[in-house]
Amino acid sequence: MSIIFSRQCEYALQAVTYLALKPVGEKTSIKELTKKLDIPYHFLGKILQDLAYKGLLISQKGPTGGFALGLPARDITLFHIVEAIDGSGFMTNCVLGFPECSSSNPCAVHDSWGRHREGIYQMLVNRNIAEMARAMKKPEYVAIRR
Amino acid sequence: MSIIFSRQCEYALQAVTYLALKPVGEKTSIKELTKKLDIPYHFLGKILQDLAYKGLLISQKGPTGGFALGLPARDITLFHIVEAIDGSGFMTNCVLGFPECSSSNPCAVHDSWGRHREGIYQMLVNRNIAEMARAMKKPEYVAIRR
DNA sequence: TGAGATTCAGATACTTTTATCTTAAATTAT
DNA sequence: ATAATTTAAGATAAAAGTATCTGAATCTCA
Repeated sequence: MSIIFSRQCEYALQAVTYLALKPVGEKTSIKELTKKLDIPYHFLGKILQDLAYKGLLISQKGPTGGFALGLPARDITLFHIVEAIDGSGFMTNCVLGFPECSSSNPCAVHDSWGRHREGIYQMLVNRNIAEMARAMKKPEYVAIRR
Repeated sequence: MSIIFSRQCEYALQAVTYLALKPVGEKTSIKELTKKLDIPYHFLGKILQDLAYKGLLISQKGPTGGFALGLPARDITLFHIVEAIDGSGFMTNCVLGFPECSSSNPCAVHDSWGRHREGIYQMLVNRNIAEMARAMKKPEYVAIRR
């Protein structure tokens, strides 16, 4: 199975986007997130914990506690999330896994992939969570989950 | 960790490229491949078996046996290998994993990713194993392994 | 025909990722 | 204070991916 980002990373992106739909500063519990987004409770807990540790979210315990964005939604890019969870290894390794592939000894798709990779990088850097949330703020978004 | 293709797929691409460096029809044993490419013996065996079953390679048992390309090198594209091992799910799923993302209800990077994905697809379809082999046929290629 | 070399196939083990369980710590409200 | 609710943290389990082991089947060549 080809994938780009880990499942953890996908969950993180979904959760952070959901938080961006909420009024600024409002806390959202794991329970609500896990229910609306259909993500395993404790697994999501660990992911959010991680993002909170890295400053992308803030957390609070107790009743009325939960998670909220640690920065304005428009200051959190997709790349921030991806880098926090998956790292940025996809920016450096040969996409086909050839160990000897490098700019001085390139495989046949080295340059081509370099351009695509850069484009994907720009896509991640130039899109923020506010935009993600806006795109998702549709009837279908809420309707699909239950 | 972000990845594009599975390790199996990377091994497959490397092995098939190596076979393309050989004279047409010459069989190469797993032993040689595993030694030159530093890929686990039995793991590679299963992968090649799989590719042979799917017609991309031919195999022969016994002394002087081994594996060879099942088609002319220039008729085997990267996509043939990727599709055989990893499938083509990356062509259809939302790159960020949003379950409700579709062309009628796109996430904020849906169209952007669509263009990148198409570019990557073209890269895989337009490059064949002969080209891969040519790019790798350099002193460094042999020197790095042992 | 028999020995050796090789792929084939199934079982097993290891590793990483994903998911769950349990208890502790913190916070809120009664 | 106490109870209830929530995150924090560590241990454990399940699943998927990667790797190894063993024996069978097949082929070549002496």
